Amino acid sequence: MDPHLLRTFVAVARHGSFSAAARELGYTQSAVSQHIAALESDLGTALLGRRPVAPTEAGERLLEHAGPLLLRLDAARADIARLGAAPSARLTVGVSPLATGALDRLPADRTGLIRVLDRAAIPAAVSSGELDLGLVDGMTGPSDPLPLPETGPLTATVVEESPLCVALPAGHPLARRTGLCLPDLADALWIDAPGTAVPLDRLRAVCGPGAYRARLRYEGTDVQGLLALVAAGRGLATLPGAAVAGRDDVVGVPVVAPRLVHRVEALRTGAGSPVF
Amino acid sequence: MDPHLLRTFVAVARHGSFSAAARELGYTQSAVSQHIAALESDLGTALLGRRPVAPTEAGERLLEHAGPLLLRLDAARADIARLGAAPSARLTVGVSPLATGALDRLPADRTGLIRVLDRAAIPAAVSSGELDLGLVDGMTGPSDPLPLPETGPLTATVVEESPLCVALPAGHPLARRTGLCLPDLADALWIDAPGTAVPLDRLRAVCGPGAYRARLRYEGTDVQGLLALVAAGRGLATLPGAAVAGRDDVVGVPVVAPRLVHRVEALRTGAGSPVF
DNA sequence: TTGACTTACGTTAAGCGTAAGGATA
DNA sequence: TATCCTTACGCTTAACGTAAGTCAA
Repeated sequence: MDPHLLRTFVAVARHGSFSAAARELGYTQSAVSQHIAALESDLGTALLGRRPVAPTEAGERLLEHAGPLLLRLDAARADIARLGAAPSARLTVGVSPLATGALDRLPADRTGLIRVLDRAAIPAAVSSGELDLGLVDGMTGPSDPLPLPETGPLTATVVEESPLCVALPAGHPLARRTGLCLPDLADALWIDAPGTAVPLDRLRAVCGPGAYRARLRYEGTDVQGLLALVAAGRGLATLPGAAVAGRDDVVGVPVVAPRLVHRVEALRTGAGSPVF
Repeated sequence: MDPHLLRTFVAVARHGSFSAAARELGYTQSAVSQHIAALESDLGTALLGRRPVAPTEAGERLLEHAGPLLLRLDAARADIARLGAAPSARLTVGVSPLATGALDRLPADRTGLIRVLDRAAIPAAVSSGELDLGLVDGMTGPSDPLPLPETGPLTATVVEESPLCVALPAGHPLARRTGLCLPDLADALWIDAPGTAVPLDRLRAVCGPGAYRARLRYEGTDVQGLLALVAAGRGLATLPGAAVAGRDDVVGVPVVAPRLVHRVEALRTGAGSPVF
């Protein structure tokens, strides 16, 4: 299972074509064919159906492993490269949309570039050295680390913590409560806004695989847009308390059960100099 | 970064010797030397000091990556091999010492071999197919999954949950309390019994990097032996409530803050047939 | 001198491209 | 027939072992 072969395999699976993968990787079609043949003979199973080119069951399974594997391989190389290189004077920082509130804590004189990225992309980017620092937000139990995809040894530091709230339209019957029980809202109408609010599947992961069905999906990263939808009664969303402040048409009611918090963590490799 | 080279590298680092690694891997000493040279030239850094043979800083860093990487590689291969092979009629089950209480829930007619293993070894063994099922115990927040080393896509199912208790000698001033606050005990005398009780570093991870200093280390997996030490006033330990029952010289006082539970989870690969 | 790593070199095998060979729509 | 994958074949290069070389204790 040579990494080159794996890389070729994922490229073929992604393109659904040997020739397209060959173009991407700078190989000939023939070489790609030989790569796949080598992998299949090594593992003793067909990995791709041809015509159309699509992963078999075993191929799907291999894809699940290959991604993280190649990511870690790159992370390892980057990690070692960083040891030799002089630390850049000005840091490149990646932030998930709901973590931008923590940006003002960065040392102004040492921050060179700020990139807003998807929550899920940040750990990998820090591992690979694309970012010197990552600021990710997420939801967890009060004493637990954020569940991040493992891409290598990263150090996480808590930067900010705010109570988790459910955003409700001002007139909503529950809006005058002082605390809410999330499982009671499992059958409510939710907006799935994975880029902006806490993703619904994360809600399900923490509160048990209950309903939390989405009636609407919101793909932006703009909090005000989402809150406008909430105000219009299109559905509920869970957000950090701070994000809901300053509007009179939306009320944020703290979640009291299960005990959950919204938290921002700073991610860096062991090699980076501490900032937080 | 060919996996073969990485494998050779970790073998050399482990043995502290090129020749010993060569013997283990079935290569000649020369081949091992060439492997290391290839890795070092690829990464552009020295990875091992010679005479004595010991990893450099970059080498240490690489070792941190290489272990998980090779583990996942094996897991991927095993995962796919399992797809083809007929599922074994009788399961091989791995259990961490404090999870043995959940063994009686296993279907008697389908369980063939039970192995008690270190908590940390179980996820890898399930991933690699050595085990059909793993039962691991651990401590977390009430709504969070157990933090397990990632070795591949595993499915975790909660099997048992019991309140987390601090074991105190019966006469201890705190023994009559109905609940304890862990941070208040940060400066107490602890026994570090990573195989039997909740490891102290885990305590620090969850409660903040406070003290929780070990006065004594206990390396067995026998709960009664540990409780005898606690009874003798040699130190405290955190255990699931159930483990403390049935002794009159030790009292288990539930931890009420932070909110933590002791939990047993069943681990299996997607390929395995569900048991829990 | 001896034990242990490195280097030189010849052999073997693996990897890649060119080009011809199927298979499918 | 056109497209796309596979196979055959030759070239190049990388991998390994043998054996000689180097270095430190």
